[in-house]
Amino acid sequence: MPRTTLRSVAQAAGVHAATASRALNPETRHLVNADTARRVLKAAERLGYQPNPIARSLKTARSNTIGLVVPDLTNPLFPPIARGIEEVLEEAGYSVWIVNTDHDLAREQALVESLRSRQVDGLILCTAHLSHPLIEKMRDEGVKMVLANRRTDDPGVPSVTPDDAHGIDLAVRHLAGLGHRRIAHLAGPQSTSTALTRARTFRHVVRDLGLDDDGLVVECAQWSERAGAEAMNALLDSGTSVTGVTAGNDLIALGCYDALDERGLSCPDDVSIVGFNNIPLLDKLHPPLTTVAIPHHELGSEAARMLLDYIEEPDRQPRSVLLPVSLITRRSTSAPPQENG
Amino acid sequence: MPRTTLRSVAQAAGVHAATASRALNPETRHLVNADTARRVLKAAERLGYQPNPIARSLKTARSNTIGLVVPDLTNPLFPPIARGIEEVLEEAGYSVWIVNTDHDLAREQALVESLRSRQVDGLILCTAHLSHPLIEKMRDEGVKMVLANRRTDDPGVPSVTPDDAHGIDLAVRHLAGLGHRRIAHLAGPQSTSTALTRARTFRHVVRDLGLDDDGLVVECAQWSERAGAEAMNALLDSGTSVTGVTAGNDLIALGCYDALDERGLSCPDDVSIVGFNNIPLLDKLHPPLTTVAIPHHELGSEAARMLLDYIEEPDRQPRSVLLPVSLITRRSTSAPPQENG
DNA sequence: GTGTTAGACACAATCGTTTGCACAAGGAGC
DNA sequence: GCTCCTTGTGCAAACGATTGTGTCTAACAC
Repeated sequence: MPRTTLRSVAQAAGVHAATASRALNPETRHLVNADTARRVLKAAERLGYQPNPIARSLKTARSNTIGLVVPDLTNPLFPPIARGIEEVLEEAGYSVWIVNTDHDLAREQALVESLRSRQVDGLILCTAHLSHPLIEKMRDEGVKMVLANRRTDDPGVPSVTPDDAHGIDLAVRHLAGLGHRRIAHLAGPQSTSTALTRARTFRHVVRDLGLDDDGLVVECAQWSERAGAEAMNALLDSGTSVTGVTAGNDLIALGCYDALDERGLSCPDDVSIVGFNNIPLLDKLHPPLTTVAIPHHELGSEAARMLLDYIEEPDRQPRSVLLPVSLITRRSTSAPPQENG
Repeated sequence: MPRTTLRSVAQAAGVHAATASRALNPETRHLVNADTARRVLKAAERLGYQPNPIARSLKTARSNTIGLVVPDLTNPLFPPIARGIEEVLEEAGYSVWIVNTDHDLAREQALVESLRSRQVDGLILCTAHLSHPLIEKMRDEGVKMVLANRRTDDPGVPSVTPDDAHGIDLAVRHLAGLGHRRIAHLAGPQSTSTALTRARTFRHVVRDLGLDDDGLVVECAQWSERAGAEAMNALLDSGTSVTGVTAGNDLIALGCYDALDERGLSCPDDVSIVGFNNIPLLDKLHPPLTTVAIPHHELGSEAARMLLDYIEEPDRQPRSVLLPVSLITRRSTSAPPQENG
């Protein structure tokens, strides 16, 4: 049973397909006689007509679809962002197509290519690296896009990110306020804006507060629990004694839990830990993780609104929006252990 | 800069577009002279030709795309399933389009409609209810689809689900083995196969083992932490004293944690709890949650393979596959407290 | 020399829309 | 009665591919 086509609706209403097309489209409806339009609408209704978006896209080079590119859906950070995006875009009549790059640049390129060839009207990318040839190329080609969560170092691409600097500032001051003087930062991959900003700010704040400062920044290879554990192990192996850790994100903080566990050390009695992002379930951990909360949902919805703005008004200046963050204090942080001797 | 089209490739190679089309498609390449084919391939390469999938879909009524419909991406159960699906389908040359219904039937219908009108070659649905008019309608229309995680009660629709019955059997026997005799089940919404199977099996096993049996099954309105807490509170309020709980899934189990916390009760000292699904992070909870592990990734990959089978061979009998589950014992379960008096 | 056949390609229709343009009918203005 | 708009429709050409059918050439058998 073939779908009913525009032509059959037109036939049923006794008009030409072109007229039916105009009658069905609110934008062009004024071009046809009100009575005729009504007849067409009726016929369409009666036959259960659904326009064929493929044919429409072929003709109009639009699709009412936007692509959402995430590095890893299993990272609990992204689903809420995706929800925020969907909420705004579906309201505006767009469908959202989610693709997963698995942190793989080649896959990203292929998936983006696939999205673009399907005429998506815009892209939201959560995969940005500071230097990102694919994004630069698309900027040059005038592709409508917004970066979410991370940015490139090119201010020419609009972005919505959490206020990473303020977040780390809060985290370090929190630890310092509890009395910690030897604090390390387990940074995420420094090729990303989030990781770089957090690490840089960490160094500044440590200096500003006059804390012990001998480069206690360790870079993790991934934003993952395993990489966090490895980095924490490396830190502990190196003999540097730290009493506080600010992790690049929550998954890295979880890796710290693992590393401490393995050595029979306790959080927060031996080491206090602060995460970043406030993914779900942290409140039920042992111990509940103190973390910097970012507004996941707004990150998505803000990015979506911004994309809509650029679609409507392509010449608008690119903006970079920082979203406010806050510290959520739980039980993974406490005063540092007393030094013996 | 318009994309290079098939016609321009043909022109560059000095042939007709039809010939170029056949040369580019491996299936039809034998219809054209080997030399000509080489020339066309060269030209396509040189011009960076990318076929336009929209035009192709319009003509062929296929899209090399499949739709994945999930009820809630923020439920950590689904992302790993999605990954399993993507892995298999991308290997087979398909793109995966993920949509989120938010448990809303109207949204589901609209999204499925949108996917179908974009000519997806098949659907994988994680949203099935036992009675599901939309799915029945699609079955009648011969839509190629596979249900994952949940099934309808209609065996005519192929599905891949965890062995829910065996899972609950393991959970109850585990508690009984520890000495529990008053065990409750906090069931998920009984309109879903997973919830119904788990609840039914619970009743059977309780009877088989000769445990105290007075209908200790409470239904939760949602598969959520909050609904789990509400159900647990209702159970505790009702005065029934239970020492063990099997939750419909892990989120519901987390709700039990909340409810116990609120009353100053301890898990496992006062009540032992078993979850279902083994979502990430359970091992780091306080206490780490004993749960029934299901093979998320295989659930996805198996469903994807099955869908590919149906696409290749539409007349194949629908199969329902059960995937093996296993109990993961952690510290949320222990021997029941001694009765006083 | 005629007829047959296979191979290689071109032609043109098609998928279901949208949209610039032509055209007819009708009313207004002179 | 003539032009000049306006309004409402139809016509046909796109969009970029795929595919059934035709045509032409060369080779071969008889």
